[in-house]
Amino acid sequence: MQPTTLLLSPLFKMLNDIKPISEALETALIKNFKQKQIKKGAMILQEGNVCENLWFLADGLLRSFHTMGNKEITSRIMFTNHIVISPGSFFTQTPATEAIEALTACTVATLSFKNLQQIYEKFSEFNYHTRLITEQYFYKQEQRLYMLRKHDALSKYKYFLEYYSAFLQAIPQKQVASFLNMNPETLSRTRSRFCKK
Amino acid sequence: MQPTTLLLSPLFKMLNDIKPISEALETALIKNFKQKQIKKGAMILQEGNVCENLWFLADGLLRSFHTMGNKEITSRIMFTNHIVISPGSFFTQTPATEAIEALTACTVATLSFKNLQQIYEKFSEFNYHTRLITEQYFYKQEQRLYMLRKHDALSKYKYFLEYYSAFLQAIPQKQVASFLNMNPETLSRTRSRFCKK
DNA sequence: TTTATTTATTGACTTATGTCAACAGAGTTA
DNA sequence: TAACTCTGTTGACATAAGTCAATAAATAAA
Repeated sequence: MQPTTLLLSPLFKMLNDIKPISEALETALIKNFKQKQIKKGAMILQEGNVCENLWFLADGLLRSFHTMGNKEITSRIMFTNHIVISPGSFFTQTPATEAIEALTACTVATLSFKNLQQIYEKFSEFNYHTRLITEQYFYKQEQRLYMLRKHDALSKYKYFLEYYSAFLQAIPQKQVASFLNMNPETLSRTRSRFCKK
Repeated sequence: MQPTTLLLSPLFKMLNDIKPISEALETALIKNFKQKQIKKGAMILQEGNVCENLWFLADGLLRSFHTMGNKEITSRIMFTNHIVISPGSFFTQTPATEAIEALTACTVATLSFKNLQQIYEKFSEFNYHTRLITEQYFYKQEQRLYMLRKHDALSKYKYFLEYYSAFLQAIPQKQVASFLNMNPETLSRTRSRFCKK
């Protein structure tokens, strides 16, 4: 196996689990995905730029955020084996309202919007896979939306512990706080109260 | 034109705008969609039931909500010419964590999950259309998520006025309040403060 | 290593929103 | 019409979270 193939094998597993893909499609994907190393702290997408690439995150942690006044609000935290885009910007090829930053050093495979469209044209059956994947991301996001509703600081922190605890150390607390829609001070107090119990 | 055809014409316009659909597919859709009248206040989906249908809302207003303790939280408000499902439940055919209720009398065309799958099998090109539609709903939901973050009562109310003002009279304020993640009392006060300015 | 910056913790205080309760209108039913 | 129910408004008060500021701890830079 070539390096990129190895990198993409979890992606192919995901695709084949949906419905086995042809060798030709696999080859086309391998050919069009480009491997990249991202340094910790680097921005793979800037607010205002068009999200021209889709990233398959083979290893590492990313976060998306947007600025609100002078504060940064973390909107998503994305981890290994996830497909990463800025949805509004990628789908419509218009400027993004959010930025994407590497929380750790990352290994990614990128696929440009343009090349993806070419793959769709050649392999129309690929629409089936991506429809199902988009559906998945759609309803998972819906669940995350519930978390933000009507929960006090403690419940939100518990939610975070449940789903993101593995990454707790890699993510600065101020970013966790903005992800949970609270101030860093509030998160700090919530944590200390939580531990004393 | 038959009644159902007329009802579905905005849907066909949406589909044809994405990419013209074949007559055979159009016929299959017309055949499988069933027209229905929904009375105001009726529940088209109950919490705990599987969302077995997709609804094309030809006329009227729907809301989805889930119960939290003894309160109802409105999660979405859906209006004419929208495709309505409970995403997590419909896509995975598992019990819904939310209910869907008619805010006004509605005219809908329903398509069952089972029949939709048959259409996908016969017309694989339909995956292209629904992929794009799912993408659209995905990033629109993302935008709504921003609204819930870091906004005070007034900004949220202004957001509502901007996007939903046409339906303001049709939606009870207590449901607007829960949609904006605030108490009815807070919304009432916000409105009166807003008007005095 | 030392110095400088950023991040996290803790305290004192403010404020927006939630809670509880009383009342007023609108709509429904008898 | 009157009685009832539900929704919305307003007031008094409680409380969770935000704000500002002072340290402390952790990172990064020199």
